[in-house]
Amino acid sequence: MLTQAIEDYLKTIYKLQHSDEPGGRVTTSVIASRMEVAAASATNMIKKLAEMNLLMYTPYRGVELTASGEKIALETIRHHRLIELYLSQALGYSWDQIDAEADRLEHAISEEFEDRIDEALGYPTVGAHGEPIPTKQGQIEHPKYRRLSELQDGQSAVIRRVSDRNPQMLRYMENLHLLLGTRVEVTARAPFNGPLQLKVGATKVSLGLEVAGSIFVEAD
Amino acid sequence: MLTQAIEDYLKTIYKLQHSDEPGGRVTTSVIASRMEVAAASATNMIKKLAEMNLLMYTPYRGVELTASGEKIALETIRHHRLIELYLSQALGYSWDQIDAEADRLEHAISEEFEDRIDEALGYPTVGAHGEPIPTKQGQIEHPKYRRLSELQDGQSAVIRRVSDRNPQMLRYMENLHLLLGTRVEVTARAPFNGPLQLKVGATKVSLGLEVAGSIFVEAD
DNA sequence: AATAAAATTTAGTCATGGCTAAAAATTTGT
DNA sequence: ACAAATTTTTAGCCATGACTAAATTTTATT
Repeated sequence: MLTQAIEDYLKTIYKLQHSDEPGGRVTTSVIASRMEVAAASATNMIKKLAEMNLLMYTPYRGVELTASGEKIALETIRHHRLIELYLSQALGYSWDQIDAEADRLEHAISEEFEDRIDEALGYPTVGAHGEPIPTKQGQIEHPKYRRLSELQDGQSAVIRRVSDRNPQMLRYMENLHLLLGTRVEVTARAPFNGPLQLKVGATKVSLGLEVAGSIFVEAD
Repeated sequence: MLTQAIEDYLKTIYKLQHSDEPGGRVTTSVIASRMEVAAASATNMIKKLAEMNLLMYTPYRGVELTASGEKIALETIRHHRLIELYLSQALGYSWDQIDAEADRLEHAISEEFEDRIDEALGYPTVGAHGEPIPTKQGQIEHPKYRRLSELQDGQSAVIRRVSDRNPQMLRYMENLHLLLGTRVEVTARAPFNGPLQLKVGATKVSLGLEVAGSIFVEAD
């Protein structure tokens, strides 16, 4: 049986495997911290998922999803991203509200529901924060965008994706009009990891590196 | 904590208390059979709900919701009926599909979601099958409709509510165009609990008593 | 290389909400 | 009114998925 907990773990592990941040291993503690559970709880679940052939588990080393585990993860992520987009497009939710709602709904909807909102949205390929939406067949693109924080002084780029990890940061970005498709230009970079000066449309914005590192852009 | 199971029991008990069918007592076995669980499971949950002051429980006798139990039941029912209506109005679901989907979604949505679909639907007071939708404050109407099966030969009436218990029956009714607001006229009643002859618009329909008893009408 | 620190697993517990089988209470039939 | 049938409760069990504390393994430090 596919419980909500199983889907949540697989989704989390998939995202950790495909995050560009660290070198590589997806360990118990990383999973536990992302899931906000104790490490022992994660170990238990990992053993269970290995038992079910949803992932390969080398004790003390880490995990790797099997094909079937990845399939379930991608279905869950597809649900999540379609729901998020539906909430923002059809029901007027703001960027910072959709993740929490989708986290609950993603486990409750049927294939029918998935298909209906997919159709209502015009078969989108990109979610509300710019994340790729896996197809029903489990295919997914991994476009390589650069972080806004990596741009050089004078460079101009278009925002293609933002991290959805922190709702408060999303609200902040929304306020600054740092939205998908928005063009930004780096007009200055302060030294010692200081803030970036940006031009967003006509307005000038000073943006800390943490936020700039959470914005992914396509440079010209 | 309000688990899904608790909400489901309270909803079921509320509906049993307010069903017009039997005389009165809401007993363990009735609850168990509606919930499709063993009687012992129902007893356990009933004891827990009594402990939480959500209902009054007299062992071997039955249960009655307290004010707080009823409040939760009505909130759950409101969620259910708003979701059902949204599924049929906004996403094109048919009558027979909405109940199962809403049964899962009703526990997953936030107040925000409730408010947004309420607004999108224009603050409806009646659900997809004609059931009253409780207000946010927990008020609910109980209009007294007659069963189509009780009408006399020659009487004409308008369909105001249908039972949503049986999806197959709902599909059947949809096919016969026995929808909310449809005017029907009883043109004959066969003896020995035989079927009714109806005129639905221009077409003649022969309808068994079981279906006719699941259709609630407002007679002229 | 040995030890200290950190990460991970094991062992054992708990709450939730099912289940079956047996016991007890209530209802029904004669 | 009393035995039989039915309903309900009790007792005990199970799976899920958390938790803490202790043991073990791995990693880092000197």
